[in-house]
Amino acid sequence: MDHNEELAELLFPEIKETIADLEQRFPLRNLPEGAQVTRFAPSPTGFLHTGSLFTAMVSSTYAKQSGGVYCFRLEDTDTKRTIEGSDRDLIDQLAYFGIVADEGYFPEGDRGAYGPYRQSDRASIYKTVIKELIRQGRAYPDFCTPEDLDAIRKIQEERKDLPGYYGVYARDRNLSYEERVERIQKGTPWVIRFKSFGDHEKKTKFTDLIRGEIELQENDTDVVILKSDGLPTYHFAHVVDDHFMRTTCVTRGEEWIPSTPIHLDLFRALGWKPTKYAHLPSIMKLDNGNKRKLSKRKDPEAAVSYFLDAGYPPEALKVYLMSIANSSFEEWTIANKSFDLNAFKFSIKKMSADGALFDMDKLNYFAREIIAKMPLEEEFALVREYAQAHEPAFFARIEENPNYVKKILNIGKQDKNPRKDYAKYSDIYPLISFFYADEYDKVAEAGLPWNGKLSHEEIVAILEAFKSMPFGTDENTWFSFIKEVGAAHRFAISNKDYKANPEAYAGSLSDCAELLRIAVVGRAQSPNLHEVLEILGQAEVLRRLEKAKR
RNA sequence: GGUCCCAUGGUCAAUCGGUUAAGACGCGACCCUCUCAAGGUCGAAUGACUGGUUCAACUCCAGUUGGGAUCACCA
Repeated sequence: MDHNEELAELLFPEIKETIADLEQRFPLRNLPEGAQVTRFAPSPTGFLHTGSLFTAMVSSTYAKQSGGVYCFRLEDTDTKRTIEGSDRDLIDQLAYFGIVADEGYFPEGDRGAYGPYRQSDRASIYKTVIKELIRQGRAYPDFCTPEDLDAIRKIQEERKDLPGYYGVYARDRNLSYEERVERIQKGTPWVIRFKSFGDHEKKTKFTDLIRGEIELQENDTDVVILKSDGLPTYHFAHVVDDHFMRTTCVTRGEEWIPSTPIHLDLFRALGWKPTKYAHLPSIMKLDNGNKRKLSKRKDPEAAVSYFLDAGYPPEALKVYLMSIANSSFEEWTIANKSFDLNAFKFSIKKMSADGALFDMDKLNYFAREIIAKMPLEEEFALVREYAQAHEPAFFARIEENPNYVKKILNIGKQDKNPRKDYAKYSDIYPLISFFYADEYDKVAEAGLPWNGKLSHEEIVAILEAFKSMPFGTDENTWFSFIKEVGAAHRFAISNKDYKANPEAYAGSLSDCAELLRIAVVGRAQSPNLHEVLEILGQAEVLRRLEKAKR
């Protein structure tokens, strides 16, 4: 046994498996030509980030449309930042957006043959690989304390050298076998570092699916691959996991580009073929004239829950994100009159390389279109579900009289160009509250918003006349009546007449209709008045007309 | 600071050397209309800068500028 062999055995006596065993345990996947294996690999450190949803959507779409496999892996190696229960939240929220992994970690148990899919359950796999690296002299124990590392960094700063644990600064890289054994046996804490043979004077390149060829300095840092808690760092876990999970393409945020040389260095040392990479742009936000990444701390819209709490249909956010991912999607939706994300052919190569500013207006536009196009029953069910979770007062009214709410939601819905009033479910109740007598009464008692063009007596007389309006008739019959009332009170029934000679009239027909609208609705805007009146019913309308006279 | 990524209207962006430089959101005007939400028509608004290659550059190259990312026992 040579020294490396002995060192490996001293450090990891419990590891009996070899890399060859792992290769057998996780055989190459038998997939059709071109099928991609992708993965979404979040840390369970909080709720789903809008940018993560974007990444997850791209990963899963890319895999599914290529006939491949989309995997979910939980990267929980940072035990200090792990938040209890956030694994479930992440998975639930993704599922709410229809993003469900073909295989991977699920709180109720793994699915798939390439697990475990939770990194904290894979410690022995990482150690198996590390043990072999030590045997080959490509990894070694490092005994530096945080203070030692600080000291090294200070010297580097003074000398204006590149920071990092490399070359002459890699203090424990060339420790003798005896020194290592002595420290280990003394119980000195250690981490395992990768022994890089790279040279930062040299370049390394790789092809990014979105950006094309990227050339970077070679890695020459002896990065930590196994932390003192026995868990791997991201760099090492990525290489090992994506190798043995047989990932074909790693989709991750562009912030990973600078550390890709480390990953390439590791792949090379292990003699493995690197995965393909697609580095996705970040979603940005304008802050004091500067673009910056959406920040969970500063921007409520950085958390997917923000959109859910506001009552955006999940479909709307996905459609918006897809329009960022592939701008041709938007034209496709118009040409195909469809928002079906599965029917659209997504292309990872056509993704834009720069980060888009999050555009709330555009999201609202898509959301309005999507809600307007939903069949009534579907919309009602979703509104009800939303109200149940977020608006108890509205929910109580829905439960009390569901059909009444359906009638309200149905206003203008069956037209060729359906009404587009709502971008999110929280928009609804404020816009329709006047349909409820007590809400109307509050407004009426506070004072109806008359426009001041007519005297109180005139208004009273006109409202009195409206009381004999027909109910249960078609709109034309009803509207003829409105015109009669208007004419009788000196309103111009034709807009042309009014414009030609405004002084001759009390106002246009709009002004006349506005009196009725304000009296019954309590505000100057509403959907089609005839439909509103029919839904309210004669008794309530008469009651309101009477009340409005005060 | 080193390294890398990015650069077409306010926003998302098409163009794979030759176009009157698409389209969408937003914005404005007009039309329709009982108001509003829509819908229709029209409109304003874009190649950061400087060189080079080429018959021809938004497109290729270099530099400048600007923005972003990254330099941990965090991912």
